[in-house]
Amino acid sequence: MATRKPTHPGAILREDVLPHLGLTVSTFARSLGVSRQTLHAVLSERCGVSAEMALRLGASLGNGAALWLDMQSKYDLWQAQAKLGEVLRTMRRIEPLAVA
Amino acid sequence: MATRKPTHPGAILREDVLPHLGLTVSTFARSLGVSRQTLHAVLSERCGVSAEMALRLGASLGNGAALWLDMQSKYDLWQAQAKLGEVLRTMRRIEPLAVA
DNA sequence: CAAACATGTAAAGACTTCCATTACACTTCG
DNA sequence: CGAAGTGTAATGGAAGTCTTTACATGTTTG
Repeated sequence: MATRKPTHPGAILREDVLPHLGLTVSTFARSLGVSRQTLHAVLSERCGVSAEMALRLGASLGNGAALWLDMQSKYDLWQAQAKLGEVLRTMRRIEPLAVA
Repeated sequence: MATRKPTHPGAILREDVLPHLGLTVSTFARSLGVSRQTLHAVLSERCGVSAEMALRLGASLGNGAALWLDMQSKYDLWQAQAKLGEVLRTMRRIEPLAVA
């Protein structure tokens, strides 16, 4: 609820993964089977990690696709919450049907 | 890995949530603040649950947005895996740098 | 130096997804 | 009958993911 802004998956790739693996953007893009620009868009946080991209990352890095897509989901939720803002706070909770 | 096709979030809403709460599609749509057709698209599994929609569902049903978005993510991953298919199986794993 | 390679960016176009609005046909219920 | 709900379709807008082509810059190396 009061969590801070989640990290974009691209930041992890850019700051941790690529340096530690000694990979260039170009070679990594080739390895993933996407264009250099597409990967760059993720690294620069201009695009999110799609389901397909998550699968490619998981297959290439060997740590599972869900990890990357879940990071993206948390990021998206945070962004959407900031956008909806008051709308959400105004929404009324639907009452469960009285059981008895 | 060998899991079966995940359930679309719309199916849960359609088959469990709406009946148990005694809600009509129209009133639920009003409660969520979206059009009747937009909700219907989710219920009929023609649209996925977006981050915004997940927030609306969570706020309205009181069970958290992540639940719905995670369901959608699993569904999307499964679909994407079916689509990429051979591409993924052909991808080579990137070797971690030798530490020593 | 010159060639090769990597980078950051931009623009254009294809394609898809999510959403609203309008509209029509059908059913159900008071 | 009239009101309300449902399923469906069409149209249009906004946004996101991706490819290609392209240009300027920087770095490495033969």
